[in-house]
Amino acid sequence: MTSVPLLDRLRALDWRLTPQRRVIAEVMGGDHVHLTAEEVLERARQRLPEVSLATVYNTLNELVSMGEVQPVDAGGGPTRYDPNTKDGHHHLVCLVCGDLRDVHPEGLEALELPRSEHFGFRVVNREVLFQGYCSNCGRP
Amino acid sequence: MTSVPLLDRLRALDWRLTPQRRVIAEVMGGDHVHLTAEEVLERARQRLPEVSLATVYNTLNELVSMGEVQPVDAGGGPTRYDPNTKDGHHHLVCLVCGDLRDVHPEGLEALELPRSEHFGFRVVNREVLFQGYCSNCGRP
DNA sequence: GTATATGCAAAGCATTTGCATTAAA
DNA sequence: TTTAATGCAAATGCTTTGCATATAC
Repeated sequence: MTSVPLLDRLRALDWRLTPQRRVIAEVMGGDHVHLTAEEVLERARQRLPEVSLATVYNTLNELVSMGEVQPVDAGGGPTRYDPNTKDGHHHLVCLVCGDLRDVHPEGLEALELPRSEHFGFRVVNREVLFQGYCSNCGRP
Repeated sequence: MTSVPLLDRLRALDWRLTPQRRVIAEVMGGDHVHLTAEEVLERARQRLPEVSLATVYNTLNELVSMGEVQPVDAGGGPTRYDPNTKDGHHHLVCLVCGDLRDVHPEGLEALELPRSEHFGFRVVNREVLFQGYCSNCGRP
């Protein structure tokens, strides 16, 4: 899926590559990653202790602007950041603990917004959010 | 769609009916309402000046717990509250100004999560979010 | 050398909470 | 009379910002 690694794509965008940015990008590499800013900080600091939360937010926001990372707000908690922007990726979230998974629902092609409901919008994206209870959080 | 008005349903739930709660419920009545807590406060105060923001939040949270109102977090801004929980209602949001519309997409029946992607979750809901640019916000 | 990223600490919002007061039932 | 809702103000959690310093290019 991810043909060119994130770091290589960033290098190609003549993006000033600092140690902090490198470790943040490394942490954000890979699939099925849905970290919060705090979690990114924690993991980045394991590799490079001198990283600040402000830099994590700055960097994540830039990656979002570049289209390399997608922010996912699913019910209340802090924003999670998803580096998997290439495939049509949707999400399954636990209503209790916020656990988040990438899913690839079937039948998306058939999902259309009737023209009468465009309200003059230019529609550019569809996101499907499945909600439920994960195996830890049981069945309230 | 809304066969029994919100206020009548609340009365039936032996919910202590204060003037504040009444005006908040009145403000939340009707379709295609997607107000933020601040907007609810503003409108409620037009009818009853002695309403506080804390009470608006308390009351909205209760309405959410009762299943009478649904919170909608669509990209960044403050939570919007949608009293239209009965029909399968989905949303179209403007990526720039946050303008939010109720929509009723076609082909939802065909939208399924493959069993291999349930991850042990009990899936209870699907929400579809269409994103785009409204006629005011043009085409960046 | 110059432009830009960093870290810190402070500020900004949205939301929740503790607690004394008030009011619904 | 009892139990619960209100309002205020302070606290919280997440995120952004201003500014002096450090550093990639």
